[in-house]
Amino acid sequence: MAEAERIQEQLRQRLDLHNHLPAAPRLVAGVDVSYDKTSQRVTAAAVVFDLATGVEVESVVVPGEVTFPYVPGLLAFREVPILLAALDRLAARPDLVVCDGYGIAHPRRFGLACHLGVVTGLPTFGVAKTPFVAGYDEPGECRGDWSPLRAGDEVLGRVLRTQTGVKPVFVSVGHRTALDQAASLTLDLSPHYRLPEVIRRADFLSREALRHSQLG
DNA sequence: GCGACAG
DNA sequence: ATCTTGTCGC
Repeated sequence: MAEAERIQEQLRQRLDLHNHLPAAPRLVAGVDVSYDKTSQRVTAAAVVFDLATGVEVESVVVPGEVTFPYVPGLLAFREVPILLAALDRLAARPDLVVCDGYGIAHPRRFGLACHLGVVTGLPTFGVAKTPFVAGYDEPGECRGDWSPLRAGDEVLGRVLRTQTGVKPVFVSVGHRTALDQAASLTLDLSPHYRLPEVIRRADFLSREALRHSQLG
């Protein structure tokens, strides 16, 4: 556990906070993991959308087992292995990977999105559903309204309202991505629901695969 | 010291 | 994450 934190600190030195995203990234991937209630079985899904056409171009689902426990601040050690397996099976090389969780808005500034980004070399950012570290003021009621996620002097992310009258999401950069663009893309990727379509789709596929593997 | 705590 | 029905509202 202390070992994991040490690895985290080490990987963090390879984190690149400069933007390497195309102005209009085309292939955007979304990843998510689903867990079985009574075993260590899990499934991960990776989905790729072509933003130019708005069409889903690829999706893969990978079964596996988790060994690392859930510990707030160490989520990456639980999910990154199987997420890597899923990304490796993707034929396309996405321009960006959107993660379910936090990036830099993390106790040691190295959340899941940072970890996955450093390990793959791909631009990443995280979209989380609940607050973790850092404080914030409630953003306005309308879609697009936002407020900064902050801890002391530093701005760690953005609390973004993706749909009017719906709870906001928490966006933070992972690797090789700028916050402005991450927030802008999150809004673009969420035209109808609170969460980005790629995340919703990955969530659905991983969940469905887990269900099917439990029955059939 | 006591809670709180992404998924 | 996962366990879970109905229900209020557009």
